[in-house]
Amino acid sequence: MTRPKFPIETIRRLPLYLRCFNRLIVLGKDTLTSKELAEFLEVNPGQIRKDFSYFGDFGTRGVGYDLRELVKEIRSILRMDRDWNIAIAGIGNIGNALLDHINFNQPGFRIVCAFDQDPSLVGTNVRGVNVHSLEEIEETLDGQTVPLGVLAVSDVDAREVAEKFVGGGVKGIINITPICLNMSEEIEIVHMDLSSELGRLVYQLEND
Amino acid sequence: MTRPKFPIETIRRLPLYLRCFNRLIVLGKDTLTSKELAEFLEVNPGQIRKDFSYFGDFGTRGVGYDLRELVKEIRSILRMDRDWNIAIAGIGNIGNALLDHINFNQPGFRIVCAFDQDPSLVGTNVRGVNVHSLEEIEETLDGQTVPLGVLAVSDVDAREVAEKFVGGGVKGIINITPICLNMSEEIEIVHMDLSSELGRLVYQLEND
DNA sequence: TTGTGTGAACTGATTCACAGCA
DNA sequence: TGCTGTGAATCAGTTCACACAA
Repeated sequence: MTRPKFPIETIRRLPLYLRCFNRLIVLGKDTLTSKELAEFLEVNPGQIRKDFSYFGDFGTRGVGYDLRELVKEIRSILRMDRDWNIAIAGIGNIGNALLDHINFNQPGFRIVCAFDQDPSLVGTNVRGVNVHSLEEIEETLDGQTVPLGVLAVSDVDAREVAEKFVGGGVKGIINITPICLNMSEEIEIVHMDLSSELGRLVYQLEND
Repeated sequence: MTRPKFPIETIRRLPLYLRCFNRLIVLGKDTLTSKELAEFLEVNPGQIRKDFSYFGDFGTRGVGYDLRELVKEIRSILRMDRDWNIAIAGIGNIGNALLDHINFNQPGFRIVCAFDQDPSLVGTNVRGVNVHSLEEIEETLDGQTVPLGVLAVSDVDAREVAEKFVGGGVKGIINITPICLNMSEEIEIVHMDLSSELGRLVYQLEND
């Protein structure tokens, strides 16, 4: 890796910036100042400049940033210059919603296979994606390159399915279950937990 | 507020702890050491002790923490000693999944009304919850106490619906759309954005 | 002993203020 | 003059190490 390390919080903001840029480009805008973007996103303009400064010198003093250059740079930092295959396990309510959302609203990411424990789903095709049984995870993933997995199975299956993902070559997991996975060091886990967020929201309401 | 302010990151961990405790209590466990919990959740035992120390003196040196006392305390900090009514807007794929998940797997939280723009859904009842049109948000919420809203509508409607939530008395919003809301100061927003998490995951994979 | 409770050191992120370039 | 780029100051969270209670 020749590129310098960015703060992880900066990385998490980049997709938000990107979406904003794309909308502005469509509207015919070419350049953008940190102040403008800060107003859109309700953040501190200094933070925006600091974030962009990690890229190198992209701005022009007195003018602002070139939108198209920013887009190009961010896409390259986020490795959106290639396609990312994703496996999903659990296509109940949430799994289905995510399958749909990722394949139709997340350019650069593509769910290529799905797994579920329900025998009536196995063998079917859900919006272009074949559904296999949970037992077939490793053999199905074995031939292809699928570095990402979305874990949306029931609580009891979570740990076992996560292990199978790893056995099939998955390196990073989006964990939608409420279970805390403890996997080996080299597997990256992102835990999206609604109860954490509800808890935080209520606490913030009650404590100004 | 007489209680001291807790770090927000501690608050976000409490629901995770709570779930762990409840499972252990069912298994017949009465006390727990910071080391044991740290192994379950793969975190630093010092962090657990620090988190618990904000509560006051709950542990017994040489023994550990009383599980039931911890549960009681955390439930009180998270204000789970009362019920939290929630409104949801947008009951497409994701909205439906969340409605289900909250009403059947999130004790203490209850979705009491739903809103959607699709006329064929308005007037129906989805798993016990009546669906109204987006225009009816304010009048529907007006009579009842609904401090929380889940925003799962399409991008174009996001801002307008958020404003209607606020008009109906909502104080905190879980924003599932990719749109950055900029609301007035006193409204709390939690933005759950899949693309941020996918971006972060990919970056972590590619940068060790 | 054992495991809590906590000040002190550290690490990371945000904010600020201003020098410097177009 | 306007807006970037950035060091310095601040703030928040985590880790460490150890005193001390059961």
